[in-house]
Amino acid sequence: MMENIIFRNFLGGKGLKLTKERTAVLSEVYSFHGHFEPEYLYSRIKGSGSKASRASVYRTLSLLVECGLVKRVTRTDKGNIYEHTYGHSHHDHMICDICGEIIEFFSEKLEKLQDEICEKNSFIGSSHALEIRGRCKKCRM
Amino acid sequence: MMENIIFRNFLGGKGLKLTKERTAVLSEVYSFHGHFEPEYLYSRIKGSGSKASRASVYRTLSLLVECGLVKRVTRTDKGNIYEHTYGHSHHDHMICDICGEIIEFFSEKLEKLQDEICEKNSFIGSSHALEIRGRCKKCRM
DNA sequence: CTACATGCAAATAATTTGCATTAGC
DNA sequence: GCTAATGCAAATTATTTGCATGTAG
Repeated sequence: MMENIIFRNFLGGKGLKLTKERTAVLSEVYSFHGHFEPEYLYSRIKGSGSKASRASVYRTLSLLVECGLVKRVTRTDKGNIYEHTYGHSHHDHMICDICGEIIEFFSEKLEKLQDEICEKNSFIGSSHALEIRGRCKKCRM
Repeated sequence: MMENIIFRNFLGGKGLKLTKERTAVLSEVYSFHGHFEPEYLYSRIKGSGSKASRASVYRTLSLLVECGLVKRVTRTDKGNIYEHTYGHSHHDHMICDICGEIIEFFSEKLEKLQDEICEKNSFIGSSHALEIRGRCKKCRM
């Protein structure tokens, strides 16, 4: 579990502690593949026998985003949606307006395009997120 | 003001009414060029001598998004950021992580890329939003 | 006239925070 | 042991909603 080492180092470097709760959140985040909301993560943790309060889930999630192990995918009207990143290569998302399904894709051309666009605007791009909205295969009608 | 006509038609078609408050919100939205938060819009309306409660600002904003006269640009931790769209061609955004500045850009290549990607995934894309994050010219260091 | 819209204040709901207690290092 | 982390419940904050009253068509 490379992610545990990454997290430990990150915390250590800032004088923070690797607690049971933080470990529980991290391992739960990496126990499945897909997108999640904080509340869903919280319920999985409770169901898994570990313990961590909602507050700790939120606090830990912030740390995980800060150290790059988790990424905020998008924000719905309800709240944030996250995904873990380690072992995941960079990708973007298509979101179905009908059923809400989130489909991942990767485009080499898009990566190059970002560099081009940044150069043209004297901007130093560090990351990008392309979100395409529409109808997925199932909801095509 | 084409946008007034568009809004009037939209409302009429749904049996809704064009009230003073809705007119005030629309004209305030179109009175300046740039991105805004609901609260900022509300304060501008109050300052301009028109009247519309915060509730009406929110309610009207939803209608304007629904009829396409306003678009939600992004969502910060605080809340939504909007922009008006009429007379504005489609574009995407670069957001500076340091100062928060939002820079607009347009890329023909990106438009084509969306179609390509959708085709490849049997997705019917209706819109996209590319958000590039990094450092703007001023904050480049 | 008769829906529909308004303003207000109360309700929501996700996230954050203060604080007394517990636990890494 | 010292400092940071936890759980809880209360606080925050953007947005929504119920309701009595006002108004556009």
